[in-house]
Amino acid sequence: MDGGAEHTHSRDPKRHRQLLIKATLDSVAEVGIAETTISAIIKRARLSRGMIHLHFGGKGSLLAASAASFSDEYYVEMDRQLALTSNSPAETILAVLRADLSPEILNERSVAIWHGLRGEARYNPEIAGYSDTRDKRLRSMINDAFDALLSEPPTVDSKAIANEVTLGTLALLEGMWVDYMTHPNAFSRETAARIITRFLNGVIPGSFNVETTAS
Amino acid sequence: MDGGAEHTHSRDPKRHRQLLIKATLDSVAEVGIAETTISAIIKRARLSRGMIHLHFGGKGSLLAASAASFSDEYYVEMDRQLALTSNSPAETILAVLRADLSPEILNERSVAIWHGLRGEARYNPEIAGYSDTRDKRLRSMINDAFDALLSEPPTVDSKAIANEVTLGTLALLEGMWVDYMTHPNAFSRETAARIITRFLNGVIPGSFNVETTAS
DNA sequence: CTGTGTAATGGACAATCGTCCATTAAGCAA
DNA sequence: TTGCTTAATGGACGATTGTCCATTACACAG
Repeated sequence: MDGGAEHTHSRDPKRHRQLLIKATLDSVAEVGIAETTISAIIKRARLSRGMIHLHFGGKGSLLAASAASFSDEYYVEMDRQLALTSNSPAETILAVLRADLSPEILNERSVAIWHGLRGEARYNPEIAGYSDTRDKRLRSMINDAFDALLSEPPTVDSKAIANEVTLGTLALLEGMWVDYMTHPNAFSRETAARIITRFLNGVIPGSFNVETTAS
Repeated sequence: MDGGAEHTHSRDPKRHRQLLIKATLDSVAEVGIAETTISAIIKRARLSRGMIHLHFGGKGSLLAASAASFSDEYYVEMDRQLALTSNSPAETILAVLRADLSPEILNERSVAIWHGLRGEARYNPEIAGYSDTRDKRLRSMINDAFDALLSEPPTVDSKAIANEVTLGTLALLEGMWVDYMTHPNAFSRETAARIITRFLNGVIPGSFNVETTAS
C-alpha cells in the first residue's frame, strides 16, 4: 500500500507523552492558549488524534501536566545557575535576580506560557497548584536570604522587614516579566537588573554594590 | 443630540452598543476571555444574536471597543482621585499609588480583564494600541513627578535616575496587580502601599515619609 | 509460525463556534 | 392611514471544538 512511509506506528508511550507536553507548551507559547486546541497540538506533535485521550484522559489533564513540566523547566535552569555562585546571602539574591532575568529563563516562550497558564489557573485547580508551588519556592529562597542578610540570628523586626522586602522584590520581578511580555524588543535585561539593584540598595544600604564594575 | 427624550425601550442603538461592551467586559471578568463567546455575550446583554455583527461587524471589533472602554474606566477613576490631592510631586506620586491600589481601580473584575486583554493584545493590534496608550499616560504622569522631585530644573543625570525609578515603580505596581490576581483574598492594599513606599523612600530618601501623616 | 495484549489510529459524534442574512418590528413623514 | 427607512431578530450555515471508540498495527510469548 505505502512504499516509503517512514512514519509507521512507532511504539514508545513515554516519549509520546513527553512529545504531547512539549507540543502543548510550544503551542501556548506561539499561538496562545485559546488557539491551543486538540487539533493544533496533535498536528504539532505529528501524532494521531486519539493520543491525548489515551495518555491523559482529556485536554485539561494535559494542560496540567504541561504546567508541571513548565515549572520543572524553570527550576532546573534556576538551580543550574545558582549552583555556579557562592552562597553569601547578598550573592544569592543577586544570583536569583540574574537567573530570573536571563535569556534561558526569561524569553518570549516562557512569558507567553507563564501568562497563559496564570489565566487558566483560575479555572483549573491543578494548574493553580503548580503555579503556587513554583511561587512559594522562589519566595522562600529570597526570604531566607534577606533574613540572613538583615540580622544573624533574625529578630522579630528583621523578619518583618525581610518579609516586606521579599514581597517587593518578587513584585519587581513579576513586573519586569509583564514589561518583557508587552514590549519584548524594547526590554533591556541589564536595565531591569540595574533598577532592581538600585531599589534593593535603597532599602538595604551597602549590601548590593553595583557601580564598581565598568560596563 | 437632544438632552431628554429617553422614553424608548426597545429601540436605542447607542445604549445597545454600550450594553454589549459592558456585557463583554463582565464576561471576560467572570468567565475568562476563552469563554467569552458571542452566545455568552448576547445572553448576558439579553439582546439578539445579530446585534454584534450589526453594531461592530464582528467579535474582534467588539473586543477592541471593550478594551477602549476599559481604558477609559481606568483613567476616569484615576483622574477623579487625583483631583482630590495637592499637586506637589511627592504627593502626586503617592496619590497615583494609592489610586492604582484602591478598590475602585484594583479589584477582581479589573485584574481579570487586564490579564485577558493583555494576552489578546498579541493577536489584536487594536487592543495592543489601547493597552499601550494607557501605559504611556501612566508612565509620563509618574516620570514627570520624579523629574520635578529630583531636581528643578532637571539635569541629564536626574532625568536618567527619574527614568529608572519610574520604570521600577511601574514594575512594582504591575507586580502587585499580578499578586492580587493570583491571591485576591491574601492580598493587602495597605501592605502593598507600604512596601512600595519603603522602596521609594530607599531610592529617594526623605521625600516619602510614611508613618507621620494619616491625612 | 500463531495467539494475545496493548499502543496507536482516525473518524464519528453532538455541541458549539463566529458569520451572515432574510425577515420582522418600530419610528417618522406624508 | 400608507409608505419608507432602519433597528432588531433569530435561525441557517459551514467550520471546528473536545470526547470517545471500533478498528488496526505492532511487539512479544508461546
